[in-house]
Amino acid sequence: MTEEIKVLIVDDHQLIREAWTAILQMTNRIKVIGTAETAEEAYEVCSIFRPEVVLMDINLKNSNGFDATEKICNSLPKTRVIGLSLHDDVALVKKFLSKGAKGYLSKNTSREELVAAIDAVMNDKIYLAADIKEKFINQIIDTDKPAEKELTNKEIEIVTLISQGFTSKEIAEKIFISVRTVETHRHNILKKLNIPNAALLSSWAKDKGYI
Amino acid sequence: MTEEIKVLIVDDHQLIREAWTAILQMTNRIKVIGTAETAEEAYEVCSIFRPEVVLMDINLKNSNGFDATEKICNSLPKTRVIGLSLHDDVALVKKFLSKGAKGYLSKNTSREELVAAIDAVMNDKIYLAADIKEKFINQIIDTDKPAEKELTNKEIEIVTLISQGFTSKEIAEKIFISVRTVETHRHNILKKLNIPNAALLSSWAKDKGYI
DNA sequence: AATTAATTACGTATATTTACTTAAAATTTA
DNA sequence: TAAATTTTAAGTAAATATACGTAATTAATT
Repeated sequence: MTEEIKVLIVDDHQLIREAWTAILQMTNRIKVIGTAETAEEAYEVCSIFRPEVVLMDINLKNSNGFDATEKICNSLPKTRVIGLSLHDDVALVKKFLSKGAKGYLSKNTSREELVAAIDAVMNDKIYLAADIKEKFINQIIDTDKPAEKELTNKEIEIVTLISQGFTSKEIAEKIFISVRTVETHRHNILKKLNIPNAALLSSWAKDKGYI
Repeated sequence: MTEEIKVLIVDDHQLIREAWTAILQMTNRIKVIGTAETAEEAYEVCSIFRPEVVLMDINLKNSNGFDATEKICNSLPKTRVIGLSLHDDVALVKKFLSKGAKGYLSKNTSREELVAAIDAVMNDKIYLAADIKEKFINQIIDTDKPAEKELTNKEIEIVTLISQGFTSKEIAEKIFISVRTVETHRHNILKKLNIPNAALLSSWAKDKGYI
């Protein structure tokens, strides 16, 4: 007889946590051992209860799913983390996987697929949602549009600040670099992302979970 | 014996629809008669199946929960619409209620509260989530910060375009008004919302469901 | 040790945004 | 119809952002 699969749910909205729990409990062999709101809480619950699978949302209070995923995967390599987000974006998925996640689902996936994903990672496979897989393939085929370049850490830091409404001058003062450096980053960011101005940048950052 | 309360769930994410359905079905006297992805679909299902309560998310594909709510409430006044969003924002709630909604819940609410809200609107009461109520009260008490002014329709139109990365010049050409007029609107918008620049504006617009 | 990538920074130029005022025309509301 | 609000638009200035090019310093990787 197979044992129950122990699952932890990480999301900062109570209703979402309860809802995920409800649909997972419909499958008998899956047992939701707990839920967590924050990255720290997620890590603590993991180290105590050792779930086999963690369902991790990208947007968390005071933190994000990336850092939480990294910490859990590094410290507890037996734990399989599955990313779960509203944003079905290739770059986002890559980042999640690079942090050690074993799967990624968009919120367009069905309950069946959620269970299938858990089963897959339990068998040490990587699971990507069907629509995500398709996007991956499209990006490879689509040689006209080059793959969206990854931002560096500094660039992400600056994107976050721009998106919060700070000017280059304010950012320069805040992180102790020259205004000209901030402007250079600004320019490189827009170029990399192929975005015309900071207005679009901010909603981009929101989509990616940076703010 | 009381009859089952017929509920329709409107959200553009399959997993969310299934999850809401799962937690509502846990209460026997509630019956989820269907789900809808878009505003049009929501209206159609309503006119055919006449649910007593509609749970309406704010972000819908190609549309938004406001328009759907307005249409349903005007055509089918017996239907009670409850708004449900990630964004627990006073202005947002007011707008929802002004469209005819009978309740509003943030995704921080619990399953119990969701059921309580449905019961309340069935008894022709207005139901607001506890945290939303508190924010309403705080806004009344807080005389230092004046209530966030409502944007006019034209202003919202322009906010949407700015947030999509269009410059004032491009917007002017697009909607056939002078660049100076766009600039005036731009200035008035930032002033009304007390926001320093367009970068922050765009994430504001995203929060409010305008883009 | 050598190469590559990231971070830093400046020059020059143009375009756009932001700030604030004033005000006429159009529309809505009382 | 009168009053209030919204939409329209211009003047004047200062501040910021965008577009490219160049390049030194530091950090990471092979």
